[in-house]
Amino acid sequence: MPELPEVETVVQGLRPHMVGATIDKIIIHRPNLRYDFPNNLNEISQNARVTGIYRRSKYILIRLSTEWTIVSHLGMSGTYTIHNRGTNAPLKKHDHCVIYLTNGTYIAYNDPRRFGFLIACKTTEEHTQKHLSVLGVEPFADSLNSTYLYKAFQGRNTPIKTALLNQNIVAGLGNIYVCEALFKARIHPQTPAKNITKSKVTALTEHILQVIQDAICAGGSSLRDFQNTDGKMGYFQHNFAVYGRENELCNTCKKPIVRIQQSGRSTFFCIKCQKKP
DNA sequence: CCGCGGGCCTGCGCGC
DNA sequence: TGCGCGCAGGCCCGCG
Repeated sequence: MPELPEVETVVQGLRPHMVGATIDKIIIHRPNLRYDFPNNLNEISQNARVTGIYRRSKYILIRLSTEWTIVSHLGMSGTYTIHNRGTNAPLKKHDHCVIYLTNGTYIAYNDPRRFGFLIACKTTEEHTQKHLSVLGVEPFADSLNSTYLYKAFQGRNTPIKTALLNQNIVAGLGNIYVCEALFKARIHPQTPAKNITKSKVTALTEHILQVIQDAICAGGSSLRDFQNTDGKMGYFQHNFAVYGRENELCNTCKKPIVRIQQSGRSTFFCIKCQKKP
């Protein structure tokens, strides 16, 4: 699933079903995903009330009345789906973990590739938690501004595409929205980060926010179907400007979109609209 | 500290 | 129809 907009959509879908509810039990169907499930998972969650569900970058934080937080990541293929006991089909292949609420609702975590995970930490220790402590600024935070980004790029020789995928700089961007934001800001993805001009950084800052906001709106529009979705929701219904459009024509200049590899990942861009500086 | 490449997994779509 | 290949939205780790 997961870049920030999709995780945000999942969080918004889980909230009305889970916040305020009490967990009956959590059943796991294998010892681990990317990491082992916590040993104390049931100890911290049994009869616990869900006090809130939050997103930080691409992580889902489920806070419990026991002062523990479940930290979950969807990896590449993780999905949460909501069901009602008795009315829904039995578990599906790759439903590795199921959260049963006392009100009869249960939430299944499904993840074919198992790059996702579900771990736990004390709520007071969220900001020292290994994954969360190193994250950069959220795209929605005031602190993501051109001054911050420009400074972060200084001294970095790495291509701007790679820098934007670095979660320690901006948290939550993934391959799709990085490609899209670079296109909108008309920046060549191979440009060394330190060479991006201040005015380009300003444009990039705006387009990052816009691309993320648009995607959340699109995801939100399919929220009403959340209970019945396979978790993919409207993800592939987005009309991307460049992502996944190799050899198709750029909407702006009608040149074919190009695909290259950067750090082992595909980058899509328009050689005419995104010129090297 | 920085930057790269490999590894973790399954499933899908494509060409032969 | 079946098979092998390349590809997929992420992240961690180890190396130079």
